[in-house]
Amino acid sequence: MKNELELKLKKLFKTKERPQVRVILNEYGDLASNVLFIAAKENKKEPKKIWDEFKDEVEKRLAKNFEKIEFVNGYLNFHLKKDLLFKTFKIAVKKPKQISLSNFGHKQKVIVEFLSANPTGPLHLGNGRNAVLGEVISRVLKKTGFSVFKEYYNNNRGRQIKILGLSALSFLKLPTENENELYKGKYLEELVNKNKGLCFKFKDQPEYLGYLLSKKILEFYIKPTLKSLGIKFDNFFSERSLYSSLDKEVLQKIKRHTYKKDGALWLKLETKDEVLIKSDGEPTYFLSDIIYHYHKFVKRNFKYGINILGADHLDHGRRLKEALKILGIKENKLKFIIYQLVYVKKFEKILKMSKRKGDIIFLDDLIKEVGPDPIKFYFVFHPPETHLTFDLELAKKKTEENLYWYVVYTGARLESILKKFGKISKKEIDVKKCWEIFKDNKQFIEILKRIYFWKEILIEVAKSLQVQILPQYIVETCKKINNFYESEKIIEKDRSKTYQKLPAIIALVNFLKEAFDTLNIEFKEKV
RNA sequence: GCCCCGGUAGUUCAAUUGGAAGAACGUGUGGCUUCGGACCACAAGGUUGGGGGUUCGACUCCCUCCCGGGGCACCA
Repeated sequence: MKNELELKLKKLFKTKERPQVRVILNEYGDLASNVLFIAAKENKKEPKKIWDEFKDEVEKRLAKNFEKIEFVNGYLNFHLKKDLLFKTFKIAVKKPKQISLSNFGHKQKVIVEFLSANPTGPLHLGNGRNAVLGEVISRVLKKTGFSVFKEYYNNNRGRQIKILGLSALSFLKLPTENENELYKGKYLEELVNKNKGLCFKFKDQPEYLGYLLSKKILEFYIKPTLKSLGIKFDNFFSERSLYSSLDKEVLQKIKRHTYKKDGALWLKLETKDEVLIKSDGEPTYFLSDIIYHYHKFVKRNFKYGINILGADHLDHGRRLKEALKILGIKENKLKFIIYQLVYVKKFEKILKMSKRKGDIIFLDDLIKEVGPDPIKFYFVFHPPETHLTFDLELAKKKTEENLYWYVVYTGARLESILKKFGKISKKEIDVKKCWEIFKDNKQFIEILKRIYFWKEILIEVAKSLQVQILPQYIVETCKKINNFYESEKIIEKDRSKTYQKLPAIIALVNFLKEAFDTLNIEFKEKV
């Protein structure tokens, strides 16, 4: 709707610049456009004059979808026709999945790479933000018509992996190196005790031992946590697998941009040169990442890639793009969502995650304490680029203050009406009758508009990758739903009258289920 | 020192990327013989960190300064 309207307005007003249409849903109207400002500028005329000239033509052309088009303060405000909302209502009752679906993505292949945590220990809080963002963005892209592939890049080689091996050996009191960099912690003790044989067998190959142990960590620590978050990857991509032949192919292609210095192979870049192969002959992570992305875009033909990265990887990401340019991979193929650090607030104390100090908060512990859903909700609620403070006590509260709870409660109380009524046979639902009852109910219409525009909101998120728009929109809609709930009594003494009103409740419940599904949180029938 | 992110109502944050400053919580007032009151309605609350610039229009872009956080490895 938005897209089409923008194009129609551009054509009607003959503007060079593409006008903008925004969903506003406020006292001004449902949609608003700046087309008159643009036309005014391009033709050096007052917006009002232009509107007077074009008014009749525009109204005629757009009469199908809008009952009113208004000129206010230079803006053009559009009011949706009610017929459209009746259609939305029917869909919400009968085919709720369609509330979200659109073909914005044209089935283009997108790879969303996220989490990609080093398999050297359990997931911590920061990883959680990454995982949640990646999952939600994937769901949005799927619903807006992209063909989405979710991938975890498994860094199963290199220095960290060697240190993992060495750390294991040190637990067994075997001679090691790099003493002060070794991993510690209960999980490691557990891991070593369970795999003693393995450790002794490969005590002379710490890197390989680390690799074997990293497999166990992925299997027995990381994957279970992902399962409890309801996140499933399509693939775990092994960094090791890049080094069979692809590495030579890529190195050959970028050869002209490399040079040798101090025994290492460097890649020349605009901002800062990077080492590809260390003087000890080992490839760096940077080289791996170049090969990996070459594989994504050239070998596997993904049209777009989205990577969810912690803020500390920002520079790395930028240089990766530079390197990919050398390989002929266009910059706009790869997008990053960069997120900032996560803090935890417990009562008045703010705990800062710091690996060095050892106050790591494991994701599992947090899930155990507050449950997976509040975490998922709050991690998408805040824009990625802000420092997020997760309020532990708030997430557990059962009051309005806790927006997660408020939203879930809204669904539960609607559901309770359906429960109270008992069995509902789908065939007998009369949407039309219900529409007649509520079509002049202001609150109900407002909610339907929000359901109508849900699709557009998803497209907006797919375009901008600003996931926080979703929970905000859901909270606002829940507010309206509760308002409606309070003002309309659904269950009446006369059962047949109640029956006529039920489709309205079914539509709202279905919408919430669809919205929650997008955020990967559960619709609860009881709180 | 260089680079990145943030600074908006008492608080936590939005503002669909240059378009009408908005939510939620908290506060104040009003509403319960309750389809779940664990709720709802209304109201007050703003010089968008400071200053300058570009623009019909700036929280948004440019310059500069201040405050908070993060990053600057032959680590990943």
